[in-house]
Amino acid sequence: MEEDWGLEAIVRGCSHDQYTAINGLLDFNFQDDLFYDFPDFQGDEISTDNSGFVNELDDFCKPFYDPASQIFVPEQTDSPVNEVKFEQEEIKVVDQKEASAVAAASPKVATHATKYKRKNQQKRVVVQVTAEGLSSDLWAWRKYGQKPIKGSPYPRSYYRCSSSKGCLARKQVEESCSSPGTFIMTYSAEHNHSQPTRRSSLAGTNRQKFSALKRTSSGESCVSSTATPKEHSKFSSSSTHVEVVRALKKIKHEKNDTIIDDDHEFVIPDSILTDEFFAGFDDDLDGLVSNSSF
DNA sequence: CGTCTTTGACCTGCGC
DNA sequence: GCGCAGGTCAAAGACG
Ligand SMILES: [Zn+2]
Repeated sequence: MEEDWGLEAIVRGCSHDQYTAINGLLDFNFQDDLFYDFPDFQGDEISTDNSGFVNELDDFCKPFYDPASQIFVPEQTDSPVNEVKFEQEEIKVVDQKEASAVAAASPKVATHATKYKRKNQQKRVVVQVTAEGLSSDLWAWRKYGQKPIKGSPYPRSYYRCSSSKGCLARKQVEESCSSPGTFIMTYSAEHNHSQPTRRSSLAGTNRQKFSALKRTSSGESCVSSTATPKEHSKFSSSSTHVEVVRALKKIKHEKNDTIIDDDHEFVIPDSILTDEFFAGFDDDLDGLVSNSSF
């Protein structure tokens, strides 16, 4: 079943890889499991109706949601990726615009403070975004780990919120193996503080370090053809979000010539690289980006 | 000097 | 009980 990699195949591929885990997460008992760690929500916010949370999330997203601009939302009816399930549970697959909304709203899911709690016990919001969706996440994240994932050529990066010490918000970023340039962001826990607290320091944000030096590493079996896992695209999950924005800006400058990445692994549609697009995060990131030396 | 990424080791849950 | 795989920690080094 490695043929016909159309849009459906993308979904199929994802379901084969990442989404198997996601589907596994759907097997829990919503009330028992979600609220087990989150007594705050046992009250009025969501009662026994587990659609409460999703509806709330939808409300958050609605103002930002623009169906016309969806880049990737699995719609296949006979696909193993059943978005009805996603609707029913706390896991949603959304486009990058929703992603920023989700990120801004911070998913109403939480994990326990206990050190190692995972698998079925973690409640997450899964967001599928493109590079700009990635960079539109204005929270300050600090990377604390990266692991190669079985079945995917791309590593998964683990971020936690660096704005507030006690903030439990975390996210995982993983490039979709079947559609390079698309990232799967998995949010868990919510921020316990208010928004974009501008990053206090940029120190240590723009680096490459070992990435090009060490390990040709874990080329795995993600059937697909693209991208050997070394430092795939400029927007690889091992880049900081600031770096992503920088790269986008740089490409914007160069787009008179070509916007094709050196590694020809990720191409930004010209329509995306508009001033309007960059204006979106100019407020918060321009200072970080343009004041930095390229 | 403070913050960040990188990276290997460690811990834990889960399936067999 | 064992081994695998995912998730986290913490030391080291880089950057502004
Ligand atoms: Zn936070």
